[in-house]
Amino acid sequence: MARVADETRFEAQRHRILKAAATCFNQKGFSGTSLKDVSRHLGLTDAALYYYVKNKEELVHQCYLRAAELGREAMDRGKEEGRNGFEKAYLYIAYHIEIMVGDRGPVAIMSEIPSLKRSHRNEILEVSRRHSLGFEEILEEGIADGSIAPCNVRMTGNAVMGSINWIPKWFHGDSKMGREILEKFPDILTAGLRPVKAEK
Amino acid sequence: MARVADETRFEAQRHRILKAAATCFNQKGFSGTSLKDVSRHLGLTDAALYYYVKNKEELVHQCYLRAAELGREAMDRGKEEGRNGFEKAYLYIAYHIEIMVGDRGPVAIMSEIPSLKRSHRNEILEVSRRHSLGFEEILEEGIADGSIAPCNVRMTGNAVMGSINWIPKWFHGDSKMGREILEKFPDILTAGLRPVKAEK
DNA sequence: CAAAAATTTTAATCTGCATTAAAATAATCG
DNA sequence: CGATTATTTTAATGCAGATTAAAATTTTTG
Repeated sequence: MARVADETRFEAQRHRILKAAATCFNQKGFSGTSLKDVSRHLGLTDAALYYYVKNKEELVHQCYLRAAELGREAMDRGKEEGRNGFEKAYLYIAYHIEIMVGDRGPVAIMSEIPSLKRSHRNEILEVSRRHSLGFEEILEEGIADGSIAPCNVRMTGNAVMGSINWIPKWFHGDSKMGREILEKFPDILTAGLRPVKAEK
Repeated sequence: MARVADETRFEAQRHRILKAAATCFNQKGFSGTSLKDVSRHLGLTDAALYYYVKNKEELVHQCYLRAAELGREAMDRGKEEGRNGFEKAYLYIAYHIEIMVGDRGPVAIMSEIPSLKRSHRNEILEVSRRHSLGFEEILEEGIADGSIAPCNVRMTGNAVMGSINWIPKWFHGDSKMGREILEKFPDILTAGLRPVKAEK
């Protein structure tokens, strides 16, 4: 019968599948990716995937859930470790990007949420919204504590998130480039947040 | 036979089709959108679209070409009117966003380039690359003339472009929101470019 | 090693959707 | 108005890809 060891094996394979799917989805889109595309990445047959997920829709749903989870993890760490709003924003961004360009990636871009069935769609929209609000809270905290210049937190959040979300569109696993992104992006994305120094 | 008036009518309808297609593609992706989805937006039948484009692939190709053209137009205007690197960057961003959220939108997100046939794909990749390079040139000019703080232009360009490219993912035509984006984004995206004022 | 469980494949089925040709309708022109 | 041209629809056709069931293979276990 299924033992812990087997569970691990099953879960490990399932995990590999999700990452392969994320790779394909990020490149050709959910609908543009066939299950054959995904399975080929793993040396499997398309039908084999059905041993791990109920159907293709569940595959995206799982990818999106994982993306949301990793984003939340990064934000939680940023909020814990940062000592003011600016630091929290900076650390969240750094952690999120570290995850995306590192061994835990690729992370799926949530670009086809409308293709999800209603219940899954609502779930993803909800976590997505929460994530955005979480970042806006960080910005507000920073504005309150003076570490961030007053700004429209909704729009600023959208701008920063857009940059981050778009990364998988042009980053395809080159580890050297990954290091460069991780090194530059946190500074670039937060440079505009700093309070303006006294004139002159 | 076809007269100027007819040409105009044909072109106008073709234009409407491209915009409807961009709307659908931005929402559900190229592959996730059926020609029925597009035609329904116009009160037409799917088959009618074939009077205007050869096939579905050409439809995306045209959408992407139009997106590239509008981006280039914005950049040209920014380069012409700006009096230094910073101003050129600012104006390009403002013009591009004005186009995207205004009456000339929606502009297609180029998120499924791999789905294009080889020749079209190469063409789009080429104009895309040129656009990125164009923005990097602006940044370099700004660094040289002192209006922009020294930075990694490649990464900074990717960051700014990502924000812009992502807009159609969350902006769906609400004109009030459109005005807000246009009002805030140029400042947000360029705030980090300004040279650091002298300390203290 | 043999049996049982887990994993993958083979081989069908089914469906949505792109595409096309021919027919129908609408617009324009003399 | 009648004829010509432009536009759209109706009605197939064909295929790619999702899904499934049964068979084959691999792995685990006692």
